Amino acid sequence: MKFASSYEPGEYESDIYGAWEASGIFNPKITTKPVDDDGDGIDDRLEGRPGELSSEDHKLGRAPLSVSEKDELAGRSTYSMVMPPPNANGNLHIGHGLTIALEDSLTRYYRLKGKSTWYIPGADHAGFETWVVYEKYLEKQGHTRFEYSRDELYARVWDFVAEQRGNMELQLRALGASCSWDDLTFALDENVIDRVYTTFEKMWNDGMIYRGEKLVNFCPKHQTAFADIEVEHQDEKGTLWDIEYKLADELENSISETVRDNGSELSDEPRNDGREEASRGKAISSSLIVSTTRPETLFGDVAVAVNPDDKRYKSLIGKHVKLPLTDRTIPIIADEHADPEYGTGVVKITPAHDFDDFEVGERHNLERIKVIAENGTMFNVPDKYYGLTIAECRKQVLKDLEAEGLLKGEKQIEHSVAHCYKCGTVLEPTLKEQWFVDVEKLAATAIEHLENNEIKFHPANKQKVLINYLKNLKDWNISRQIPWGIAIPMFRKDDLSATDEPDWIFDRRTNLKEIEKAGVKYIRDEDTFDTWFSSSQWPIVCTNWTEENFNPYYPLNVMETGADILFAWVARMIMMGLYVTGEVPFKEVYLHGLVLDAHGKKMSKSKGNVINPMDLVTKYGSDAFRLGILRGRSAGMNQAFSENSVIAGRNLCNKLWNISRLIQGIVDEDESTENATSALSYTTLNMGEDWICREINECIVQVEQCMKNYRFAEAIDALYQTIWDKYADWFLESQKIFKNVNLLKKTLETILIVLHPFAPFVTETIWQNLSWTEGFIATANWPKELKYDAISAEQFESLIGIVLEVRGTLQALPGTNNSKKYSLLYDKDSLVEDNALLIRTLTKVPSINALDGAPRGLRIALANHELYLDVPADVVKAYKDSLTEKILAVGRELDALNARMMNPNYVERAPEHLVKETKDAIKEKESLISRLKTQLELI
RNA sequence: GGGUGAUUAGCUCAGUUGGCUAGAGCGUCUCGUUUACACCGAGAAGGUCGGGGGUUCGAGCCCCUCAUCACCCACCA
Repeated sequence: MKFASSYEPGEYESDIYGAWEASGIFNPKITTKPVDDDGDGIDDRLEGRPGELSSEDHKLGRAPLSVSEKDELAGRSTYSMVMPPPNANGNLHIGHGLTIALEDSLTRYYRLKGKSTWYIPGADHAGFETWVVYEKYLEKQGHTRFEYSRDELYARVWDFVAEQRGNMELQLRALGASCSWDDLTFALDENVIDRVYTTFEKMWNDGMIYRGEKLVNFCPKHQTAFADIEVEHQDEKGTLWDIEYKLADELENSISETVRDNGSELSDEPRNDGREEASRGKAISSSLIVSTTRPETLFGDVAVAVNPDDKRYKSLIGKHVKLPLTDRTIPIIADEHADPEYGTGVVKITPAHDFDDFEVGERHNLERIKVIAENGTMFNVPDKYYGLTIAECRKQVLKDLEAEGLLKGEKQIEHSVAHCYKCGTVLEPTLKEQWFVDVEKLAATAIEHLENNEIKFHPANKQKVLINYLKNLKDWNISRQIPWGIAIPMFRKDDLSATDEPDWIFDRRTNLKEIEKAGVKYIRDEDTFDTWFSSSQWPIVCTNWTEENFNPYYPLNVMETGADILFAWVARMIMMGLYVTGEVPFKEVYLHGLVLDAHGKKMSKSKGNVINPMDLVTKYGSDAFRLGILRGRSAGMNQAFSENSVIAGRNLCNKLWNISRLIQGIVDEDESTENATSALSYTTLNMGEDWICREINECIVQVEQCMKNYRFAEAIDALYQTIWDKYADWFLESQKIFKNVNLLKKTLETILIVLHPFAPFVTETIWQNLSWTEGFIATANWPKELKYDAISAEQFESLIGIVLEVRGTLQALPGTNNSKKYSLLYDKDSLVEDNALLIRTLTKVPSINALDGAPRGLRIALANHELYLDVPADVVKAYKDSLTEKILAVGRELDALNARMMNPNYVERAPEHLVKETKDAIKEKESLISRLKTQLELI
């Protein structure tokens, strides 16, 4: 006997994975290498195709293929998916655990279905994350990034990562990920960089890349800019200061009259209701009160704005005010941005340090005055303030304003502040020259394909959400000031004064600081790409997609990833996939939600509620973890996760193990059949056997449908119930009598295969332990329908009904161990007569006999079977209350059914079969109730 | 302000075009040393499906409305 009495996953898992990996079964069966038997340099699979060719296609010798045409070419025999690459030098967290459970279940399912599956693993350089870790490390060593060149830093981080690498790859194996390790793609691999440069060059030539001085979110600590999407907004308490900006001298006289009427009101209560004042339309002051949370930026003010419809200030538009603490005067302009209802309705405009103001500045062609340097100190300001930090400067400015009597009030408010998502530092909107992608066409194309339903989303509503996002997408800042990333392949002319050579040129030689082209010297841009720029091409890179050759794995069948990166990643993959290949990069998207702790709270280090998936794998096994994390989970939803569900998974694995142990035991004892041979033929010999075949078939269909619709939890539920409640509890119990060896083998194989996608280790371990199975279960054939007799299967349901009612009645009788005390009597019941042994085994009653003479004992509450428990009169008496309760319960059901039938509309309009069912049910209940009543009278 | 989702058993969740008595896991209670499994077996308790209205022969599901919670986007001078 090879099976220990309980399944200990730790003893088998790593060996099993090792065997899989060594055998190469995780690699795709169909190669991506072009087929070129005629040696003309063109993929044979693409030749001789009709259809219209674009000029580029002519050049490449290929016709554009639609998704369905490609499927046809690939014989619909491929299944491809890329793994969202975990951080190369990190550890997997619970979210990765879910990711792998989902993706690997799909991969294994389609592998069993016979597809050439290609699950491509990846490792991310995690540009910013890793950089932050490395910079901390540098700091610890007493160094800073500024001591090294970019190239030096890149090399150092490379080594640093190489040293730390490997953990996450081992963890992926521990989770059972059946990915093609030979094809592991690291985000800084040469082929990735190649593709990124090729795409970038194309975009540059297409005029989609531009360099612009724009306001970007800049982290003063990390010295880098971010994309909008990387910014974390938090609501915070802040102070709103009211500052008086005096009208410039020459204007003051002309409005002096109104000033006396309303000036005091405005200055004393600068925060009162502006709308009211606006309606009076004459609130004008000798000065304007401006509210700001950033007084230190006033040195960068270039205007104050009022709303063009704000009657209070209409006459002042075009006039000037004196900027406090300086000698400058700045204009009063009219712009929609000023909200008459907010504060005084006057807003200062600082285009170099505020996003809205930047746009106002663009509209009015205003100067951008930078007063905060990238290191977070003041410059371009009066000497007094020069070099102060933002906080120091704010203090000083407030003090000075106060001294001049210009500080008119302050108020605590709540507003949202942008933070660095890594270090929490307040981000500074900073004017910077950066590379931008003009997203207009990219987004428009993506929207077109999305609206054309070329990608199916799970959950479905995300399609709309994504389209909505793309409709409002702003240009994409792809420059980062971090050494750890792919260098932007752009070079700037050294001598800007001379010649008509372009200022910027594209060149792939980013290993060189400066290059020469046509006799002109160019200097490398020191920025690197936003991580998302390269990862947006991940499906293209990982599948080795090329312009020249047909690729049976592109588009991917599915993109599975976290719902939280729908915008950052999925949206960009779609845009770039379409731009580069002309096709959507995947046919379906499955988005998973956040894994929350057992009480539905977000996991975080500070809360101390983080669950490490590897701990659970160690404790309960990989399969238990996978089953547990998939249970009770549906697409796109943030859902709680607790160890309990993993325990349930562990229990199922152990159950399956013991099922196999029992069956192997029966096989071992059986001398009539010759062992070995997977091609089993069987004959069903009794109702239970027909029934289990039917139930297993139904389960297979359910699992297939669930997998098609990404309903993993439901698939697992179906399996759990079939294996436990049906296979073990009824079929195997009955097989303790019948022992149909070939059927036992066949059905066990079947349930093992169907469960394998979700619990790969235990199913493979069992498969390897069984005496008659061959090869790996991981590459077995998905089961075909089992043959059975439908009538016989249906009859078994009646038998189950009898057993359940007998058991229930026995337990309800006074005393313990009743099942061993009382025999069962039947009257003219062939089902019971023919299956007496089975019923006896399942109910444990000592004997089952035909009733001789008048009914006696306690009647079993079934309408269609005359069954009695042979119990003495006093015990029947003691059961009287239960019986009365039972009659009442049946009576209530009967009333409900009758009420339904009394409704003429129901009889008229409900489908016939329902009406018939109701009628039958009424008949049955009536018969049951009358018999139970007879019994009651006898007591 | 715009959007999305949620509200079903003690807890975590299923419940796909409306249709028999609303399900599961874990937990709880009772009984059980039947050699596959105590990581087990048998039985049971526990729900007016967030509130209110509507459509329908029939609503957990569809429509309206209210409430509560969560998340996303925008804005917040």
